[in-house]
Amino acid sequence: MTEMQKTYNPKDFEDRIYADWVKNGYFTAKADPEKVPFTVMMPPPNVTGQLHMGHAMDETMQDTIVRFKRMQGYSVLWLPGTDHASIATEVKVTEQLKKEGIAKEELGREGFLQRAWAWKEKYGGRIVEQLKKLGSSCDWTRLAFTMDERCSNAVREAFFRLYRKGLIYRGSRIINWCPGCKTALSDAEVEYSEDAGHFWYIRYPLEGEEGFLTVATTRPETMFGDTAVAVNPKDKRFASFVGKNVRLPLTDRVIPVVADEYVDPEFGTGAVKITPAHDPNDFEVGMRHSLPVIRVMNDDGTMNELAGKYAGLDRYEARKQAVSDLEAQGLLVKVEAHAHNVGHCYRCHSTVEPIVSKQWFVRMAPLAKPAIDAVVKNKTKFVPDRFAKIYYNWLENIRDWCISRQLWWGHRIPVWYCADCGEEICSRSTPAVCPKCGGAHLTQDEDVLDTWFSSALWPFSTLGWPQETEDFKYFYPTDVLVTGYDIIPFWVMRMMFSGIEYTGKVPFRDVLIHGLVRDEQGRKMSKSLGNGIDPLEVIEKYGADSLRLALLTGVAPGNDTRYTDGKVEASRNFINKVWNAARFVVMNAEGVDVPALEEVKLQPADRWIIARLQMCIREVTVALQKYDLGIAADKLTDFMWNDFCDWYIELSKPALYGEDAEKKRGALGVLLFVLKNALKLLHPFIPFVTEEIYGYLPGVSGSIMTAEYPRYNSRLSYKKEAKAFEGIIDVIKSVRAMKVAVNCPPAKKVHLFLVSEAKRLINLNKGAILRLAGASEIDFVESGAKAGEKTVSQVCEICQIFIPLGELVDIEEERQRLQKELDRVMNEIARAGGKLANAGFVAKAPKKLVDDERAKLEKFLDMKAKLEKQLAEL
RNA sequence: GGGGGCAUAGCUCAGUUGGUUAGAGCGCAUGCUUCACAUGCAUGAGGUCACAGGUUCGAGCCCUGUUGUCCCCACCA
Repeated sequence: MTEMQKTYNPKDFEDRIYADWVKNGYFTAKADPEKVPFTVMMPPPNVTGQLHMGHAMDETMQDTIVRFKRMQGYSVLWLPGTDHASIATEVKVTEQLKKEGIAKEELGREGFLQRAWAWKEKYGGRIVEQLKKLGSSCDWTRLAFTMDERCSNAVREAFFRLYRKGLIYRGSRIINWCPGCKTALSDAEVEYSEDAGHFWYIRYPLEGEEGFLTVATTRPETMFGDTAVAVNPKDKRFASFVGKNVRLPLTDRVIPVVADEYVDPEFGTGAVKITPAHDPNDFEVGMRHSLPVIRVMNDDGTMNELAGKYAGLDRYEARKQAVSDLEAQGLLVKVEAHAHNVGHCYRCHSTVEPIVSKQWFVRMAPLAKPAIDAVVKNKTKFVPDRFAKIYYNWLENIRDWCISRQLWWGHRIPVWYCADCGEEICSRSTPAVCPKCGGAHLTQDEDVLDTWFSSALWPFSTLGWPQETEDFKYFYPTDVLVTGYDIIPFWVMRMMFSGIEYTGKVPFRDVLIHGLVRDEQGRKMSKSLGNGIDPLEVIEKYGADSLRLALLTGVAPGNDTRYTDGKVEASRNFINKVWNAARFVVMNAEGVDVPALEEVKLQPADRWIIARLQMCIREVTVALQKYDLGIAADKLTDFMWNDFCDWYIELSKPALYGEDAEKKRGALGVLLFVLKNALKLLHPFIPFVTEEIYGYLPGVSGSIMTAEYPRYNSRLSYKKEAKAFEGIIDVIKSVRAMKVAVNCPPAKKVHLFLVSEAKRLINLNKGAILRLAGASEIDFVESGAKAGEKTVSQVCEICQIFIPLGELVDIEEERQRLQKELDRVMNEIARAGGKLANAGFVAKAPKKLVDDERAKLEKFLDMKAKLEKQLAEL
């Protein structure tokens, strides 16, 4: 065994340790009937994506939970995978082709798919490798991909079932159309942002008589699709127009004036052009009034032949020309600047056009209801639960889900059309002939499915559903889903209704929601801002453990967090502390036969640290069970740094450096026991360094990953003794503070005179007090007067301390110091006294609280008396 | 228009079902090259818990309102 380096250096071991874990199969899940399963499905990153801070936090949270559960003895499956990300990947591949001067249409579907698969092969491994750098303990033998055979089967099965139930239908409806990607988008895939636009006021002349109606529009180019002008039925200004016709400018068409509640008389001119093919509201109005639907735009955003002479022009060019023509004809009344929200494609950011189009839809109402109920009935719990509200809000207002995409990369819709009889055939496998007419001329629907259709099946498609595989039976439903709140409407919700619909069970018991990782200034990390920080660079510089811990400390579930280098540095410093504490133990244990804890004759300080450890075990376990990772990390660092390093290691030194071999062995026994347990508690958070240190510990074999998680042991909680020892700590701290107060050099050993009822306790811990407080000797006296004239004094819980410090002591300053302390005590007496004087408190508060308050009051009264005496003696 | 978050120390944030003297990290001040660690040790300063009411024996926490701020959804053509 090599010696531990003076400084923690993660590069020496992180990669090596990860390789060992994989080699030993520690991540591989087994359907072990002796154990309880614990399943987590990794939210699959885009196959061509790169690891960013959001992933890093998401993965760290999952890994921490999963390692905790594995050590607790669960049969853990953390299933990793990637998402084909239909539209995102297709956009990237198309861009790449463009750079090569190739249009995707030239390649054709098959050629394009070949390129896309090649792309996937090239970049699909990248994110997987990056996940490994973080220490993710997921089961790589079960690595899934949304377009692999398993998941694809599940997709066809799911589609088939919904189709047969009539929950999938094809129809012409207004959808969001991206002219850039030339595909339909779901509502969730459209991002709105406020754009500076204009309001054009256009005059529509009455047919066959004088007069006109002025309409206002932000998209004049859609006017070629107008099939009516609408006014509010209660609007007296326009009552006489209803039922008449107007002439549609720039065309030879005549359209009716209709009355509809939808129109807001206060807004614009109070008269609205109705374009059912290009506006969702207009579509509804059109339905109510049986208006024709005239689509005037092509898929690429150019105008079609129904736009007359504007045909072939891009939508914005057509707008420009139409406006100028209207102006020439004197029909343009005015133009106003108008800021309004415009939808953009979430992938290519083109302005989305609402367009009427024939698409496939999932009927949502029947699916949403059970998904809502499941959360209402607590079958699935959101953590924190406020996110349930967001979930409800979405599902209660949901519209049918447009699932067809005019793309090539994705799951092709399993529907065929018979050229002979026109039959529409939905099938799990490619049909050879038409089941209706027997014709062999079948063509498959050209469209692919929304990428979220397959991710919605992730919790069970990855386990082999619809087959009743061993994995599916054992590991489904999953236990917890860990994901960001931004993905609830896209994914969480869809997994919920899908799981319930297809498997009859909720896909996960808990949904742990986390926030976004923001930059130092609180801005969202984004590509366009260029403020993203690459986790891999951070790992390169500080190690994965430091990054992991930094991402979890001070984070509350559901809240956004900021990434700062400072946090990572703080984590690195802590880990270095752990490293050195271990190094201290290991070095001192060299050549020593370290006893097991049971064989050690425990000293008070030993009992104290063991008790603290028990407390820590309990708190950390409880916090982790509630997914309070930030609290757990906080409790742990506090225990490790303050209790173990700053106090116990120092307390152990007299024994370690003393002559008594038995005492030395005993101290080492306790040091090793506590360290070992602390490392186990720390392991889920900082897996690499704890594994590395574990290997250095004497008498330890195997991986810490497979060690049993520490359990709270009430026999080792030593409540009374630990409490008593706190008194010793109080004495040490007081002496230190007293020395500082009079500028006594820390190295100067002082003579302590103590007035105390707890002589036995103090004598037992004399060595500790002398060393840690920097004292030369302790004398018990009846009163402070015995210590001499020039003394500093202090009242502690277990004693009064007097230190003769001669010339260092300024009597007046000392008086002020004691007076300040007395004031503080008086305040406490007033507070506690006031509480106890309150009849309501004494009558209604829990007895323990009242008793505690009485004890406190007594304590402070005692301190008061002592302080007053000391002041008088000065 | 609908929904939600946040407001606690100079900064970044924790604060469990309401119950010790409201905490941490960073920063700041002072002093320490003590043989695990200066990526460290010791000591300390720093808070009317946004504001106004209310419930309660008791409120940072629960309720109502106000202000400020951020986000999501819908969206007036």
